[in-house]
Amino acid sequence: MKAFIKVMKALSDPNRVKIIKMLQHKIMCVCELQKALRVSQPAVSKHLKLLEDAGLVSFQKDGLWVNYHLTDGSSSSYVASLLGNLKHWIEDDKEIADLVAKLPYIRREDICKK
Amino acid sequence: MKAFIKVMKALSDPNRVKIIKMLQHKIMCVCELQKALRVSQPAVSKHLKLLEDAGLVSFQKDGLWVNYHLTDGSSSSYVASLLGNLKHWIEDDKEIADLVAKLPYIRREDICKK
DNA sequence: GATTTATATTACCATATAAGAATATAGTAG
DNA sequence: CTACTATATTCTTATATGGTAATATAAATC
Repeated sequence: MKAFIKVMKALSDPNRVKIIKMLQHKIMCVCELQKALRVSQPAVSKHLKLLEDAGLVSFQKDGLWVNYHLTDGSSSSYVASLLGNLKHWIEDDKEIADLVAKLPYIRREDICKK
Repeated sequence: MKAFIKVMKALSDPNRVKIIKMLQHKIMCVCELQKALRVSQPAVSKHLKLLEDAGLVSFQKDGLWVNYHLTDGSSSSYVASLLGNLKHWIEDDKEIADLVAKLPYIRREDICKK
């Protein structure tokens, strides 16, 4: 039950849902997500930690960058099911559509200094 | 997006998830749900209101009793999908199993005075 | 080793949430 | 209308949550 609640709570915040929807399109680093969401960097890191604890996202380090991606949902049947369904859920939402449309122009090379 | 978040938040509380799982087995009134959850009556009413606002449950009045039941999920595709999936999700959870096992013995005639 | 940079953690604040106590409402019975 | 009962609403309180600012960490470069 606790694990299920954790997943539901993870999906109960607009910014976290936006992160999921963006990661459906490409692997992203923290600064790219920050640019897209327009919140502070610590806020993004905290959202990512929550999503990771819920088994929804995972990451791979690449030098200074930390690349986040969706998991395969292997932590539980509902995580797999939710991640699958989220590919089409709220796909027509304007906020999401606008965000996804901007994705190609959000590139770490333009955002980070190095 | 707001509607989706509302549904996820509704499913982010253990007592509300328990209500959903119980209503999968039978239509229940507030006092029965209260007896099962062991929280105050106002707490149950408030949880039910949240679930109703999310489109997950609905009710029918029968005299003094208010009978709550799951909706058909027609408010949105994700509500339908979630209600469907929740029939098997966390079905093996001990808390849920114990609760469901007690259901046959939770009858309004034994709880209410009239 | 010192500096820089991307990310994580901590500390703090404002708001949201869940709970019970008290009260209001609605329906039934007398 | 009065009394009673099941449920809803309001009020208050404790805790959870999401945000930023400040700081720490880790990896790369010099």
